[in-house]
Amino acid sequence: MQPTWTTTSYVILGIIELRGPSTSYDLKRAVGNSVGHFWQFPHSMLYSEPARLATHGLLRTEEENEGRRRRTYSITDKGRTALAEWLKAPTDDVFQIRNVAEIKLFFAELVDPRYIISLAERQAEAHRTRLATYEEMKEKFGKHTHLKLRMVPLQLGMELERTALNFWESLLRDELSK
Amino acid sequence: MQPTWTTTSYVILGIIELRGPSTSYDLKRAVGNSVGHFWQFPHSMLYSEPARLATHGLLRTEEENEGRRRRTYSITDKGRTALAEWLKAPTDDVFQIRNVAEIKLFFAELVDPRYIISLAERQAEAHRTRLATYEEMKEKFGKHTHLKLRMVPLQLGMELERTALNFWESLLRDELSK
DNA sequence: GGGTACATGTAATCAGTTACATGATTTA
DNA sequence: TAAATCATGTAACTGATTACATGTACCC
Repeated sequence: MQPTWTTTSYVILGIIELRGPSTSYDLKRAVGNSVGHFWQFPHSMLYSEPARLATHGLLRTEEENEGRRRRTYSITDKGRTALAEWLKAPTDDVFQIRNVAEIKLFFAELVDPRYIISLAERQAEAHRTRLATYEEMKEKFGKHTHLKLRMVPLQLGMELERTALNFWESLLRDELSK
Repeated sequence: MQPTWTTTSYVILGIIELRGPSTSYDLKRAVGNSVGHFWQFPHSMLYSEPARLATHGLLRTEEENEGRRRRTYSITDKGRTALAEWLKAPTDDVFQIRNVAEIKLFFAELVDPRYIISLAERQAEAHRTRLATYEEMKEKFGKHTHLKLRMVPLQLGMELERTALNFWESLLRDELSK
């Protein structure tokens, strides 16, 4: 029986389709500075999941037979078809956010306000850092016209970061002026 | 040995601390129209997790002894302390977003543009719906001054939704005018 | 030549999810 | 009174995470 493929499965198929045959480590790097920003998972899944995809014929495996026996995965026609079908189906699913800071904020009334202030400070700082990372990425990859399309989701990422940054900063202003 | 408590554990502790002794179903409703928007989990966890918290003394259980034997959980001092400590510690963790649509967009070059258009349409619509829900919540709870504080995170939620909505709408405009 | 960072992988565990099941209330 | 919906719970499974482990390359 077919397992149900997860978003993570498709991310892996997609990356391999874009960049050709890849090892788990190649995937790690590729994910790290692209989709990894809106779909996180530990690198160990980049070893287990391709293996699973391969046993069902969506990927093909080639193993080095000397040295480290690195495995290189390539996409098969079956894999390509599955990926395309998934890509063509629009989703109503809106992003899921998992925001620890926001939960702490929700329970703010249970602790002294100064803890909320330091929370807000740290959050603002963290968002600034992220934003800087994104800006660097844009700078670095944005000039390659063939990558233009892939910059589009990055744009959303940046805007969300900016929104969050504004939120925490204005919270600080309001809080401190009370 | 103490298990490590997850954010979900603290969400449960927090809700019970805010509203007093609660059954799993009470928690379900309470979570549903508050923290549930930035920390999702299935209702079955509202049965298993309080049980786990109770075996470690952070919650106390009372079981009805007739009828359905509903279990009511109350927070203990130990639970309250654990919660407070967690709340007081600021996080550098910035929200994690899991956005299937954004991944499909990232792989856009692999499919015909019309699929991206319908993706964007559906996403815009979905965000509009969410935004409407949030606005209703604000309307409904915003007038109770004692709930004012709890509306703050909702504000961030709304702003993030608006940002996303703008993003998809402007994508549609650009795409269609090409 | 020793330290540190990168590269590569496995294994155990568990949080989280899905699926199922049934009792009580409301509504048509 | 049937059907639908709300309320309440359990059990099995597995994707995801954590932790461990070791090889290779570079650099000070």
